[in-house]
Amino acid sequence: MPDTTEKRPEKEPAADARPRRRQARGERRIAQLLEAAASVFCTTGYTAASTNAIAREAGVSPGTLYQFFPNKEAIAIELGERLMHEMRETYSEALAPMDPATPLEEAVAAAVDRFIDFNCRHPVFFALMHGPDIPGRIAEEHDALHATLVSRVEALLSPYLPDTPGPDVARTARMCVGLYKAGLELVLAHEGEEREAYIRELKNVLYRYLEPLVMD
Amino acid sequence: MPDTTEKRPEKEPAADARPRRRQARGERRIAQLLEAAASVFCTTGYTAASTNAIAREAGVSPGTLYQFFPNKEAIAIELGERLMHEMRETYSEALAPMDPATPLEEAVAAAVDRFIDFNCRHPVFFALMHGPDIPGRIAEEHDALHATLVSRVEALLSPYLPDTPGPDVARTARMCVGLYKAGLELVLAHEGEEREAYIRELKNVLYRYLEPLVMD
Amino acid sequence: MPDTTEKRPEKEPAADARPRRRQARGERRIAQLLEAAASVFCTTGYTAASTNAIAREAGVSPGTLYQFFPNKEAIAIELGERLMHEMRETYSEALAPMDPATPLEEAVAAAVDRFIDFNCRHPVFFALMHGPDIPGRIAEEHDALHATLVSRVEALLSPYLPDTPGPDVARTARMCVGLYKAGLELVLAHEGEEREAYIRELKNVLYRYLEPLVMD
Amino acid sequence: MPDTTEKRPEKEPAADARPRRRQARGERRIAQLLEAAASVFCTTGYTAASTNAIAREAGVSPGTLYQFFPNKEAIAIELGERLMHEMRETYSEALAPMDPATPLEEAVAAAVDRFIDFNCRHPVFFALMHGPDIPGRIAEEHDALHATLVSRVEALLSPYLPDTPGPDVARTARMCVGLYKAGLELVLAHEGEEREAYIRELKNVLYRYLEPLVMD
DNA sequence: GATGAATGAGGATTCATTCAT
DNA sequence: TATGAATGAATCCTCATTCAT
Repeated sequence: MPDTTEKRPEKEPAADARPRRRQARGERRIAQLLEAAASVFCTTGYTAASTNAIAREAGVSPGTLYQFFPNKEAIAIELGERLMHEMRETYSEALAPMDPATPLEEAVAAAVDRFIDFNCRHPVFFALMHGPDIPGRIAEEHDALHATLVSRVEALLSPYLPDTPGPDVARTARMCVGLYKAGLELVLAHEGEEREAYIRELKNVLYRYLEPLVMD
Repeated sequence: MPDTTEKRPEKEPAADARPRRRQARGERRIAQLLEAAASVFCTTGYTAASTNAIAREAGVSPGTLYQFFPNKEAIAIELGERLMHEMRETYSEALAPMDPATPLEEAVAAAVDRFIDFNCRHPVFFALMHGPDIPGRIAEEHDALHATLVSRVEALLSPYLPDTPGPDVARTARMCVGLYKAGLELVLAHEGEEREAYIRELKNVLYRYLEPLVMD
Repeated sequence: MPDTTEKRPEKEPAADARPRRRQARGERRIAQLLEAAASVFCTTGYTAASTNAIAREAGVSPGTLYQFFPNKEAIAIELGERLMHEMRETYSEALAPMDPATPLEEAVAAAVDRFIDFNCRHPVFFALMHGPDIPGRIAEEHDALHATLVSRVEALLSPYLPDTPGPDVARTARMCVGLYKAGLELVLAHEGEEREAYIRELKNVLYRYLEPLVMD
Repeated sequence: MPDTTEKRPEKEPAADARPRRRQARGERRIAQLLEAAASVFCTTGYTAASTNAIAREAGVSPGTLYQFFPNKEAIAIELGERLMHEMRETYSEALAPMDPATPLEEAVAAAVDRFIDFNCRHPVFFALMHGPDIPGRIAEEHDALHATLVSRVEALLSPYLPDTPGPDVARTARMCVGLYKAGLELVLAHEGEEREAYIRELKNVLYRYLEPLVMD
């Protein structure tokens, strides 16, 4: 989708016969560049990442990068959008409304497992969403994603907290997301058995935090 | 103190009693500059902060800034050190070994209150410790601080967890610090009554997380 | 005189007899591209015009453009040549030696009308001939065209100024061309009745300038 | 006046004791840079002029240039403003309301002489005001200057054309300015005696154009 | 010490031009 | 031929840092 030219009337990948051929190489390049960007963002953060470094990492010239992205911000945005999309696609289930009969502990564990899995496979996600220096447009993306997350958690929580006032549920959801991020940081910082231990701790934290709130 | 290089053979290898006596004006300048830096780091993050912006914020010329700090990194390091120092000075009590008879809930609440208070008065602290792009030396500072924090929490926790193996206590301590940071972010993001609510939630989180671990 | 490229050793130094036979499609492409170039040059001027923009305006890819023109300059040159050619073809009459009995006022009016008509239909002409930044080769083209214009005006004027020395006639011709351009700019900058008024003024200027010179 | 910093509360050169010293070198640099810019603009036009080329011409580093001008456009604007200012200062007389008894021919000759003198000493003026590619802000400057010129000519003309309707006077003034520019171009393109000849012709053009309009 | 000017390497971005398909 | 991707030098501009006063 990123395109230098102004007009890009198509968005869905169907029913456009012409601009196909170009996307053969192009689409691959875009993926390549996004991957490179992910790697560089992870290492240096958004602000300190240079487009030249991204191009180099992708093994192309700076000009090529700019054939697909109008500027540095757009790379981050596209990356964020793709991650967000994949997150929604693949893990909508992780936060899908569950059978209220599901024990809370199980629900929490399942959600954490899926998210951890996602985040371990996409470490940029965390990196991108954390820079204190990310420019406006990306922050918006981030906020949108965060809001989605929070509201999903809210929806997930609601059945368990039928008597809690709305604002409190919202606050609790925000806490959960925040706690998850904190745990994620620790999980990502460790490996092997220690990582597993942190995952268990994270589940504990969330479960114990929520447990007193739910009704029996 | 501002010094990037580790070893600097010192002009006069003996009797460095003099350089200690920075003039009154000098100290004030440094404080001024660090304050400005804190403000700028908070707004833009470390990487995006320019030394010229810091100088301007401090109301001095760039040259003056470099009369007191050899480079940008040194500013952040000195800032971190001072914050850390103040933290230790003023709040050693917050994590001081307490009377083991103190109920856990109370201990947690007291610690959280003091830290929150500190962090609300020094928002840079949080900002500095979060850039994914902070260069090596600062990260070390950060890590040192973090390690201190963790070990203090560990010490605080120990009396409550006499039967827990060391590594587990360490992990728990790290979790606590991480959770605290997550809560802090939310606390700082809100004001007034909502902020208080988040503080309560944070205490809940920590207390509920730790409670099952303590022996009665 | 301004020139970006100093020396350009010419691709094929010999025997370029073949490239003359451009295919039908090719001719159409060229026309298309020149039209697009005219449009872009008008809007942004020569220097600021990008070959990519021209290709886009023409609805073709940059590669295609370079199949017909070796470089950007060549486009402007070809455009200039064609304009010049059309000018000669269609309006040689405008400056054709006239019946010396034709009153000067009438002759001036006729010439102005034809030129204005031409220039209104080809606004690039004016645009191309005005950039202070057009590179050497185009300037040469321009100069050639300008010289042609001047000498035609000179020829036109001669019958009216039989006693004036050659250099003076030349100077007068150059003045006429310059005045015409000045008027043209104003004419192009206005529309409708106001445009007509400027055309009248331009005729007045030229006529009054020349009138005292002619013998009765 | 050009200044990187946001706040520049002073505009008039009086009553500011502090920022004086800096302007010693600074003001000289600015003049130096503007001179260099003038030279480069003359040679290559605005668009093709590179800031690095200007800096090089001025014998300073690119960074220095940007210490005094926020961007390329600002250089042209400042240059334009200074020229405009000098034009107003020094030559307000050239277009000052004259004694209506002054013969038209004399008035025209005087005005032309002064303007030609000014323009010969500041060839950029012409160059700057002519690029078809100058960006918005400069065009505004240019238009402002042009409008000033036109209205001054209008004021100058009015006494001579008491019975001509306003719009016609305006149009005539615009014609005069246009004709002047056309003549100027020819004047600048020649030297010595030939230049003088063109100046005479220009005066003739204007005088003959206006003469029939004035009342006796 | 303080100031503001000076530096120059580096970063984002553009664009004429070439190349593989 | 046409296409769109690829190139890389060149541009504009920034910023950490140094220097003269």
